[in-house]
Amino acid sequence: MKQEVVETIRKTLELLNRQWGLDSIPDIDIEIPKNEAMGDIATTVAMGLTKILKKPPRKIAEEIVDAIKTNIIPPLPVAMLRSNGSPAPFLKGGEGGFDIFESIEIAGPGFINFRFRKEFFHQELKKLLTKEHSSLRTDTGKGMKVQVEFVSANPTGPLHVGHGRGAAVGNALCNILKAAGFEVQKEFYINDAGLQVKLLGKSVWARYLQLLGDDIPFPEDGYKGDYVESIAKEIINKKGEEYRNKSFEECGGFFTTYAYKMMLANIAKDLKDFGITFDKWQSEKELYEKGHVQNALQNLRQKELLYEKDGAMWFNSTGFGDDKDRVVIKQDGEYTYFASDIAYHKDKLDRGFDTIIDIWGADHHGYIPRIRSALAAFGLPKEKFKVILIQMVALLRRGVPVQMSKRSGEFVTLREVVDEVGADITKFIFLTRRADSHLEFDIEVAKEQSSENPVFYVQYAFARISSIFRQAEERKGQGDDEDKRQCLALLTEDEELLLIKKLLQYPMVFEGSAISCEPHRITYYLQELAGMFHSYYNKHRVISDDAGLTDARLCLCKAVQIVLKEGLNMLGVSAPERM
RNA sequence: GCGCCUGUAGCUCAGUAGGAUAGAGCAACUGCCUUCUAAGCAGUGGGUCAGGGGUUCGAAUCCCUUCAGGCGCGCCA
Repeated sequence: MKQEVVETIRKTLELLNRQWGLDSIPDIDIEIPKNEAMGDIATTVAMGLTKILKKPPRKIAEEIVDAIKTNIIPPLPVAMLRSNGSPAPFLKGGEGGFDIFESIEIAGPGFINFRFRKEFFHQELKKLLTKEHSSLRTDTGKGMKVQVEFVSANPTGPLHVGHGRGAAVGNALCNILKAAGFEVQKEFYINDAGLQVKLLGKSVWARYLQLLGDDIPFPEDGYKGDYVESIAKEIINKKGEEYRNKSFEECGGFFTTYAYKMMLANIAKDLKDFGITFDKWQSEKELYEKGHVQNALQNLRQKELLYEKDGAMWFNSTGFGDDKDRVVIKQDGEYTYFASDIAYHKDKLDRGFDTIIDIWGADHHGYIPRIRSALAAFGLPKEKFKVILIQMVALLRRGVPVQMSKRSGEFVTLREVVDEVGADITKFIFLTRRADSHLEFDIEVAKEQSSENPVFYVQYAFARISSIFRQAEERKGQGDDEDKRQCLALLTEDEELLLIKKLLQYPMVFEGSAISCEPHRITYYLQELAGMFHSYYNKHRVISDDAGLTDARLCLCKAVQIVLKEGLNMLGVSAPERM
């Protein structure tokens, strides 16, 4: 739908440019008019040209529309036109050679509004039914390699709902990018080298001794969650009192490794049960072991971007837009967290990704400039690194905030929410907002199978259609799909054309969602589409005595189902046949 | 103090790379189930897009500023 208009405009502009003499033709912006009365699709290209051409926008729009119209008719044979030096007729987009536009009008300050003929909608609907998802996806990525790193929670405790939101967004984004022709790698970065995992190990060690009856103090700022005790108990079961009379220096390695691996396995399971898997789990520790951290710093040193000051090693990040330089090796000789992050992001580049997307909690936003400067130092253009910030989730229960405090160990885990509410609902709700927008998540409301719950609204539309098909089959054996599609011309009700139009808008929504890395656009679209279907369903009967019309309407239902399922798949949410 | 994000209907939020008369859901009110799933539909009301300047054919959107809220500003991770 978009393509036809863009092509028409582009060719027309090329033609007109013989008079205008511009160096290049501007980008052609296409939009769906807010108001149905304004047409099916519109372009603002005339307004955009006012500055360049120094003419009023409506005047330019007139020139464009005149040029389009004079080139529609007469439909001379292509060869004749070409020998004439004129462009081939470009509005015969219909497969039978019909004009695809019903009308082309100028409106407002200089919009050009296009209205398609019914035949065009029927033809496009048929394509959708035949090609299914290949007609819904755009090749935006063209095989570009993109890496998306998300969740990357410290393996020092269970995932909380905030991680869940990041997981849902990251997962959906990856689905979308893959469908949009990107080669995507989903990655989880494991902070298994720092002080935090060591502190976890120490916490488990202390609980272990306490459980065995030793009166030893719990580490300051240690992890106090119940899971720490569970791990300690498990160690007692497996190893008994083997480590009872040893200092943490002696057996800390065991406790630390055991504990974080345990937590990591938990995290992986939580994510799996949430319906999310990763292509790669990258260990920070491994970066050290393979010498990547040392190498990355060496690389910076060769570029003369490191310097020594106050007994520490600094990276000249201000040279790349950071507001202060950052320490990479501390006075005590230890690497900073930033050092391994530099190595990690360099490693991503070395692995050949064209674009790197990091999904972080919004509280890490201050970290962006330094990572950006590190990547810039290694030669990655600014626009190839993108950070998506995930805002906090405010968890509520019947409107009352549920407090989350990792310190006390009394925080609500992703698992608790998923177990109580369900994975589909949780994911969908996480995807109903822009990532960087605050999100209220009311557990009780989410659990209610009510109209307050948008996920049911969308799934219900899908299930309803499935039900219609079950009914249709019971009534009588229908012809095959190809036969039914012959009847599409019978779809002439306003609601039917609106629905088809909405279906044909999906690729634009999808493309926008991929380019902007905003999965929620699909969520909104699905709610709108489901709404239009419910409305149609209530006004018109699909199955009737009119066999042809029934077939046509079944086709329309099928198409709605295809798009609903495609969209839900992108979000990682299931499309149930029954509800 | 500096930086980033946010401020849109009573509530929760969209607003598609500056576009037309700013939208949806919820809440409130009124109707619709002996026919394909009422987890649904139809209808009604609801706005100083936080305030003020500016940029231009045109601003919720871009710039400046004020106010309010959130989050960052370690040789922590």
